[in-house]
Amino acid sequence: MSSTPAHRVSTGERINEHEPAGHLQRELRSRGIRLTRQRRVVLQVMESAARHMDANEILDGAQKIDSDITRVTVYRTLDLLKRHGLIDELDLLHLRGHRHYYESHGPRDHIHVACMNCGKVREVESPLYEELKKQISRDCEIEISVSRTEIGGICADCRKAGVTTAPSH
Amino acid sequence: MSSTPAHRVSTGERINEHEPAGHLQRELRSRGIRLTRQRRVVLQVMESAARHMDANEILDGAQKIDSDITRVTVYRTLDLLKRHGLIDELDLLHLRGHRHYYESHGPRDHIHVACMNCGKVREVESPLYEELKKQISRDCEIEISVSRTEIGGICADCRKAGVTTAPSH
DNA sequence: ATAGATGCAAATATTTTGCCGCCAG
DNA sequence: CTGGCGGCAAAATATTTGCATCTAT
Repeated sequence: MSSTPAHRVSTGERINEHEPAGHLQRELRSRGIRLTRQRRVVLQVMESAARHMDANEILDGAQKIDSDITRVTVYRTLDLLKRHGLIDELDLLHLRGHRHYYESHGPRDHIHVACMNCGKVREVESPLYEELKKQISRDCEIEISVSRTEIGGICADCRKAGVTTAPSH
Repeated sequence: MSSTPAHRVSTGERINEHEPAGHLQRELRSRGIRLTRQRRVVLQVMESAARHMDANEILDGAQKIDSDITRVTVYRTLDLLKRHGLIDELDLLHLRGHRHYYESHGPRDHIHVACMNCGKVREVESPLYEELKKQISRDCEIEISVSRTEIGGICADCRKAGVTTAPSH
């Protein structure tokens, strides 16, 4: 119908364009939280990530920079960031098993739109989404602090290639 | 502002009012899938659930009916239902750890609104949500087959009781 | 009859914890 | 200096798989 999308779309393999580098580190410092060598590395890995990473991928990335870093530290750092509300934990519709994916969340909330065939994930902002949350907040009398929307389907490219949405038996 | 909510709200401890009993069983039969004694029990447990259950709770419920049923069968049945798109796998914002919750999904899509303090989960339908999905489908050129929205916050009751949304250090 | 299910046991995967020595502030 | 942090090993949880046997159709 209309030719201009009513919302902004940020596409591709998840470039973290929203936040200035070092955002997480600055946040932690401002809260008086100790910045260890290991934490700095983990934060750096997450901030420079080209796509959503799970704990294992974050560990790999961190060890490439500093091979001493252990899995436990990664989990503890993720937990710290979660407790401070600096990152979100996604499961991206369990497209690739049951791991969790992490992303440092910027000021603006976005929807994750994933192709269930090729795995591409787009991040989408929409005024409609903001309106929806307002409506829910009003009608349910809830003070919203987290929201997560994940949408899955088959993207145009995969449809062209003949992929259907039928269940895999 | 307005006094009448623009959407329907189903409240409480998740009574599965949407679907006729035996819905899952009928679906499987219509697809020519073998209905074993164990599967029937698992389906029954899920359909009569008063709230979202994780795999372990489903197992417990099933074993109360037929003590032979094993955990493996539960997982395999859940997997079967997932592959056929008959149930959704939720994590409810990881409010209670990392387990997954399952619900047989009816014809209508709904949003899960959870209080992060008392754990109550409401299921909400909204035309606005349907519109949002249409818009995304259009703008991202994606054929949507799954969608999941989970919203967390503090409900009116808990706010009255003085609960805030501050991070737990 | 037979493709497909289940049970059992064991393998994987993921996340958490206790304890102690170490380092950022 | 010192309380929080990281490393190690092990525990706790959660989910999946190989294989022999059984059963719904």
